[in-house]
Amino acid sequence: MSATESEGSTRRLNFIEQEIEKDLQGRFAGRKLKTRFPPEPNGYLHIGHAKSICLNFGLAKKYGGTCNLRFDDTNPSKEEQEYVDAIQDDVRWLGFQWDELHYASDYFEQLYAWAIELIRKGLAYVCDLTPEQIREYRGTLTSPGKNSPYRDRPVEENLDLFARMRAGEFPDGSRTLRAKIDMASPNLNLRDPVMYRVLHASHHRTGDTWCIYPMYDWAHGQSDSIEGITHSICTLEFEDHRPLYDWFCEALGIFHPRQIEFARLNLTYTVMSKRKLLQLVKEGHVAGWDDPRMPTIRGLRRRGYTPESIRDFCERIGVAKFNSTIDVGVLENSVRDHLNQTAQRAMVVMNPIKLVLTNYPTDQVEMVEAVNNPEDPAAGTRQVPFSRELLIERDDFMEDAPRKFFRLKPGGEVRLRYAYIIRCEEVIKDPATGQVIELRCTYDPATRSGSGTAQRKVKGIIHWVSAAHAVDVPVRLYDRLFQCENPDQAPPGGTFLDNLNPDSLQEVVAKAEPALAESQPGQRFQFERTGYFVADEVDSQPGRPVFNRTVALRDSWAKLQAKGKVN
RNA sequence: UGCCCGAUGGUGUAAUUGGCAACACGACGGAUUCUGGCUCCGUUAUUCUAGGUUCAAGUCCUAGUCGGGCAGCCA
Repeated sequence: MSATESEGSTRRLNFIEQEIEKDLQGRFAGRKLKTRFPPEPNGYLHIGHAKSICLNFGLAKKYGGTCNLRFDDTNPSKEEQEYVDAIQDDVRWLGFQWDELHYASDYFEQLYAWAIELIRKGLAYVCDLTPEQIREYRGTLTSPGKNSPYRDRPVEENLDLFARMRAGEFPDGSRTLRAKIDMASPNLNLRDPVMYRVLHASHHRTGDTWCIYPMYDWAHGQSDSIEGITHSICTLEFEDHRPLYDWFCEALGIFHPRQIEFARLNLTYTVMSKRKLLQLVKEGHVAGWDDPRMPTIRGLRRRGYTPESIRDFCERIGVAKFNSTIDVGVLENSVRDHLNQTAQRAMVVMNPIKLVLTNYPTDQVEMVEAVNNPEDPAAGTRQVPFSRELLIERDDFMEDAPRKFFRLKPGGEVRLRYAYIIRCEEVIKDPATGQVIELRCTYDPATRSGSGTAQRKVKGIIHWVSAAHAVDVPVRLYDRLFQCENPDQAPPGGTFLDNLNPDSLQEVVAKAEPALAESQPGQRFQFERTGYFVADEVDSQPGRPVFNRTVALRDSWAKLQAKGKVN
């Protein structure tokens, strides 16, 4: 019985799952599936890594296997402990627990011993060519390379030289250990690839014990093998490396995991390369790696995304070998979906306009009952203060309203959510500017929500806060960081930075119902009719939360307006 | 003018491995609604091209077109 059947899942298998099911019957019969997530600790994880994480951990879970976390720390000049810590934190936050935690650097001694073995077998040699010469000897995409003059060094000489490389006798870049494969191979990776380079650099874990470091190709597959990884899942650009991956395992006669490649994630309105993300941070275009506009896990987290929504997103986009670009709207829909079910509702006015109920008793305050989450009855209700002077959204009033504008207009009626139906009687303007500064309305006492006499229907329902009771809350209205679908498509002579959206952050001080002052950092809300927000975990103070907009609600009115179909 | 990989509605992903091209999202239309949210119903639209094999081709073969990757002592 396959794992799919045992889960009772009817979902069809992606191409990796198909191969895994075959392998579990065939070349890996009797073994359990074992995968790994192998980040290089030289940057923060982003949504693209999340796809890989969900894939690797998800596969392990689905087939009753395990998944390791392994840091691919073979290049001490770029890697730091700070990233190691952050990566572990992000993987856990996403909701995954690795079986074993490893570092490629833990295998340096074993790798060294295996290198000697290959030298003894005549399959590796010490090369004295300079980096420039190696490039020349490698040939080009269309022409074969030529053998290094050091290729046929005697085994004993290689052994001696390699030992002295390790002993620190040679300067950086002066010598390499190379695999002896085929300088005429159409696959450049097989043209005697470098296995070790001399690098007198201090490593974040091994310190100064090594001055030679293994290259990716030499370290990765061997690490997989040591850990007994059955399926080494990586991105498409390593496809050309697979023959080398296989060659090393065969040459050594060690356990031979299977490498399978899939297409990395691309998102519209987003850049994903570590280099560009680093540039955004370093040049101050964003406030840091955890800026809510960044596609990093930390950024998304601070933006208010939930681990569930990110996992759901990764599930929805699927896995294939086709190089696709996912509409960022799919990601946004995933959070909306999850937050709709889980986020508590609140009424918050972003851009207030004063509204006075002329027939409401001057000093009266009454509490109205509001539903915390219509999708979740267990979330209960809360009391919200209502009084004569209110604040409503400026956008919810229009003096010359088109036919399909269901909100407040002169002489028109709307319901104040959870309260009364009101009628707009008078519009007060600033005589100097002509700007509307106050709306004078009357309310119908018979229409209180839940009163049983509240049956009268009006089309428009708007949110509000009581002016005297409202609390000020700073709100950051985030939008997409880039203003065009493909930020890498820069104008002539420009860079991706020219595509930055100047309005990706708008800060306002909103008026909120009083209970919101008590929200805890990290707590998520739906501000009714506006969007989903989270109390910022960094900048919120006790009693004074700061909110980040995760994503706006879908807005079919805005859509109508955009299409000019409002009349 | 090398090698490897890929191409299915607007966007993604499937297709019992040669047997009626489907699912999700979007878009559009409608219903419902004390959130112009959610939900529900409906509509739309797909196999890169040309040959070939076959009773039957998205799937196999041949040629082509287009796209991606590869010439770090990066991963």
